[in-house]
Amino acid sequence: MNIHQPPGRLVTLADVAREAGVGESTVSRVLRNQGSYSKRAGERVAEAVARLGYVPNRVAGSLAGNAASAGSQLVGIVIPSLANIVFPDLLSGLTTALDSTGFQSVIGVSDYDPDREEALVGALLSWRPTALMVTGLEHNPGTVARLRAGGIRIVEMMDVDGPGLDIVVGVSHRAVGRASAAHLLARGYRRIGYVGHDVTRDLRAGKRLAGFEEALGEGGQRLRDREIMAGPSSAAAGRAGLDRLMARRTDLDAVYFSNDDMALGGYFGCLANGWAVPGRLALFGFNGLDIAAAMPQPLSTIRTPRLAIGRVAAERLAGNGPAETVDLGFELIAGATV
Amino acid sequence: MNIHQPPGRLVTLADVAREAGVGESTVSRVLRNQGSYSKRAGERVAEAVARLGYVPNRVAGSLAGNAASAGSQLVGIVIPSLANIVFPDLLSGLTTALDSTGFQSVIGVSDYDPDREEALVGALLSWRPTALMVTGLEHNPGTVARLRAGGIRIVEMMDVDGPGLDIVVGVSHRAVGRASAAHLLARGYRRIGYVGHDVTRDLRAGKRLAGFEEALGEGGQRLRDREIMAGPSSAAAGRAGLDRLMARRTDLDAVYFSNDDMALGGYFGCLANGWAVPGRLALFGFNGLDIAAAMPQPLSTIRTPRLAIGRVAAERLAGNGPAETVDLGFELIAGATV
DNA sequence: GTCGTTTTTGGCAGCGCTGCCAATCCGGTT
DNA sequence: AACCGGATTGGCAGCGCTGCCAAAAACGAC
Repeated sequence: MNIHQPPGRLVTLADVAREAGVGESTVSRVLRNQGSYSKRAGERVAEAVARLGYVPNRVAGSLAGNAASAGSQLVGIVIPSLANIVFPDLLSGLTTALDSTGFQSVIGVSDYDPDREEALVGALLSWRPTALMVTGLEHNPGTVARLRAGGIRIVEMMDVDGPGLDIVVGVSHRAVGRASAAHLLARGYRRIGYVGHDVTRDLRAGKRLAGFEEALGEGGQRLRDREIMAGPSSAAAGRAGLDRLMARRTDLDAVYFSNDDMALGGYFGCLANGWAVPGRLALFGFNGLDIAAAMPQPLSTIRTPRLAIGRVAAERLAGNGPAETVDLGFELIAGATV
Repeated sequence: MNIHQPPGRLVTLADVAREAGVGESTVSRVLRNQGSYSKRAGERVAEAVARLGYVPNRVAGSLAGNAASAGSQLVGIVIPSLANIVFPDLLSGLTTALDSTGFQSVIGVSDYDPDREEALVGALLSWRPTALMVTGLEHNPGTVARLRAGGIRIVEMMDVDGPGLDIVVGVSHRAVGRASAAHLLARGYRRIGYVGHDVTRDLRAGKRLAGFEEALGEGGQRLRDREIMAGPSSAAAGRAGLDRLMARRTDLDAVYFSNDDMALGGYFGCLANGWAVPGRLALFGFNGLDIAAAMPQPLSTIRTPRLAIGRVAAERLAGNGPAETVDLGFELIAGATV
């Protein structure tokens, strides 16, 4: 059953006007509930719309509407990945807030590739969105140029460690790293290792590690060893990474992971190897995933306000305020693995 | 540093034509690499574009382009949630495949609410997308009416258990449920319980359960007890649900979970309670999440081809083929929890 | 150099809608 | 009955681009 009817011409606003016996402008006013029109006109238009099954064409609408005033009611969003749950969470916060303002999201996934990000920014810009939201503060020169040339609101999300282009909403990953180290040191751990994923792609993980080492240093300690896994973060990578690290250094008493996925894998590894947590080895993650809280021993980690970042970002782009950086902070979850 | 320059008029194709000293049509042909133009014209246009930083306006483009032929190069996607990793996975497959064909995705999240789905379909339709992709086969009458009236390709994803509107790509959840039950029965489990989440919203989970009970019945068995948790699936809900179930029925030897998230929570519960898996209790899930494979004992579950569903769906909508239902099948992962 | 092709090119009419403006209508006044 | 101010209305010019078409240029064979 192919529903492909000869596409024919879809119902247009002019059809509605004819059917309702009013002018096009009146239909337009009624539909957007803007300007003044009589009750009678409103009813006739409503009937005609229902009878004809009219669906407004927003493409035409946003082309006609004063580009400066109305905008296209589209918001472009570029995120690096969908595999890491933090980005769907972020998207969730964004779309929820955006929906209520009548915006639609056009989404691109850059796969952590700056060149793809640049291409996506270009593609999204061609839809003349009201605003463009990107992840992180580090971009290709070309990306920055395009972003600036677009003449629209720009929101950089997730990270506040550095200068932004317009609006920045996120948390300080450096501070996260520092807090993580401080927590481990305070609990008496001294022989600390790190298991992470590809830091050249996930720059924020790199910033956390930098902050972590910085705070270790200030505490008179240093990272004893590190294992960096190629590819994106995953429980499997975390488990494998911990295995490798422990094979080299049996004396570690705590391991900092690049995020909760990795840490979860590490925890599984400990279970499999019979290493008591945190007796033999303490584990610390990042993100505050729901699943990490359901573990027999809740994971010690840092929770980031991902939904809030999305919400705040969505609020800001509607407004007309000045450029601004919003640090939404984070929460250390003591958990039971440290 | 507010980058809001007086929006001014953005560079248009006419500006490029003037700058390059050629006609608008020529610029259009060069940019779309369509029709014939001289090498010289191509170069001059390219230079002008670079000099002016021109970004094509796709809104105007898709309004002008013969609606029937070109379409808007937008694809509307409605998914029920972003919290369950299967949908980001699906989106991943979709956007990857879509990107390579030059389509952009406009995404709406229905939150498992049929009325919201209907509203989103309307909103997305107003962008005159080339195709609309929705989740599942059950929709409001209004949603179906709008979908049909759109005169575009429709893809219903994830589920093939029932009649579709146009193109259907997914797996049979009934068959998944049956296979799960068959597996448990074959391994000798007889006292089987179920822990699930809200089935009135997640209809596919309901279909799996129906198939599961059906196959149990055919095997001369029946579900001994079930615990349905309100709200969406999560590890926490799975753990809590298992606790409640086991408090009522201490004699169960296996539990079927509505999905891997729930099962993972159940596994954590078993660890916490010291119940040997699968000695004391066997666990079976659904989805085949990566994380479930990294557990000390890999979870016994059924892996669905989520990326492939996205890919195949994206391929189909480009084509002009007849209505079609594609069952992508699934893979039973024996794992170590059964 | 001429003529028939083929390639390349520019002009211009829309696509469906909104913003602007002038025309019309309405109710109450004088 | 003529008049007035505000509410309501319709016409129409674009928004930036593409499709169509006819004109111009380039090419090739004679």
